[in-house]
Amino acid sequence: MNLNKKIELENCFANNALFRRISKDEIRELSNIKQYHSYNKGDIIYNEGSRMSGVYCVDSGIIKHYKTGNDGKEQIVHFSKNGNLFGYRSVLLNQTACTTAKAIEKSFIFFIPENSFLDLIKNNSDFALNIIKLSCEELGQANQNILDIAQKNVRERLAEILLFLEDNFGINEEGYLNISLTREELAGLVGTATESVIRLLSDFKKDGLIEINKRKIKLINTNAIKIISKNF
Amino acid sequence: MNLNKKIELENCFANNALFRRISKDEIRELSNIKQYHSYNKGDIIYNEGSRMSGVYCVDSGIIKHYKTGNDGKEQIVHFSKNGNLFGYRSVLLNQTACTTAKAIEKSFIFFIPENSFLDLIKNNSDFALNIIKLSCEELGQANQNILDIAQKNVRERLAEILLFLEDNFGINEEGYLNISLTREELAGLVGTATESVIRLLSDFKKDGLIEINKRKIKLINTNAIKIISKNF
DNA sequence: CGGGCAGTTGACCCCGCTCAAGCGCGGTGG
DNA sequence: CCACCGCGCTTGAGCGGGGTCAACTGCCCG
Repeated sequence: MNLNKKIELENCFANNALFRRISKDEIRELSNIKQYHSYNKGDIIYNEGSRMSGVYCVDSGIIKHYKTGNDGKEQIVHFSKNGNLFGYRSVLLNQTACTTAKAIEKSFIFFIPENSFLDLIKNNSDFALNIIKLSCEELGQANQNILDIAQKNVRERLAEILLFLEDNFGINEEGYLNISLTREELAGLVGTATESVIRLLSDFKKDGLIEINKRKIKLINTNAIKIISKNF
Repeated sequence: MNLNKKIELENCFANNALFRRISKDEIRELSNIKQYHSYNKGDIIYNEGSRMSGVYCVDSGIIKHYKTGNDGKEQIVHFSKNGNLFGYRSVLLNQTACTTAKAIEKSFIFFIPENSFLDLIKNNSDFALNIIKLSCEELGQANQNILDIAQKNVRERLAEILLFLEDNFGINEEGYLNISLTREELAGLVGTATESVIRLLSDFKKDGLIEINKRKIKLINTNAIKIISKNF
């Protein structure tokens, strides 16, 4: 734990809406006890069902949160990127993790021990309110997700997911999505079979809606995709 | 607003885990400003997309929370029963309601204005923590729901829903579920077509798993239903 | 008695899942 | 350096779960 890392944490927190109202003292307190870890692509931060001893805050990278069905198929329910907090649900409810968290690219993550996190919530009502808002936002997204999976067909859902990915992770200078998922992961996000994702992506490409370069996807005709997604 | 109602509110709060740690003063404050409303079966408390001016706490009755798909089909994402708080998501995020709330039976509900609710959160860290836990619980359920709808077939999901209803609402002296849903509502909960629910209920009945009397359902062979639901 | 709504049943058929085979490519070891 | 292996990706064929449509019944209520 060197000074450099401590500064990074303070930066992360200072730039993070979640931590905006916490005092310098509180940040210093957090800085003294937090840990900084790096994870490689594919590394698991924690498994569904494991007991948690603290919460995590992403400094850089992308984390996928998924549940595993009875047949072993992954259902991705959420992503975390820089500035995002995760793992708080299990800590607050004192339950085991209800999802597995896995890095889908090289990621750097802060770990905040349970007690420090809970103290911060108890002593700082602004922070508590931010955590409430955070979980409420995730709840709203989850409810929307339920509606989509229950009522939209796979084509519509895939279109929606592509728009979501562009919205949430942005595009690089060449126009490609700033997130790289395997076809299987896309399927696990859409809630369908890998082959269906492949066929539909191929359709979208044929219709000039997207460009595909290996795992990199570029949205060409966003309007048409929006219409397909049926989100108004 | 008579004294009777005030006492009811205090009882409701006193018996409610959510409000357990709030002081007598705070309860009195709430009692002075709260409103008490009754809703008949089918009455809408608020519509998806409407702006909220406070939160609701169920005294008695059952509220269904659903989103409406593009084709008008309802997807039920949650129920509220006595002691449950709802509407807090929109108030906290200052967003319009993301679901419609409708009474499925005669219900009595307290209304707590936005400001009182927010003040309580800011001034009482125990209450804030309870709200956090509440939304975290709903989030966990929503994630499980996503997995189920994405990966289980209709038969498995219907079995799971029946068990959930028994668990959550209990049974009356005759063994029937303490919640009465139309086939269409059941379909909107399972995420399928009404006809599919009807056929599967009929199958379950034929196999001696359940008894049906109009809208009343009795679970006979809970173990077999649990096996069908594939929840271990 | 008639209208309307919830429930039921049958017929049809299509979306999308599954299985199988083949391809491309990067890594590894001989 | 090449051969091989394995994994991710792709494509085709087949079929079955379940959605849709239509018709009918029963029941409530005006």
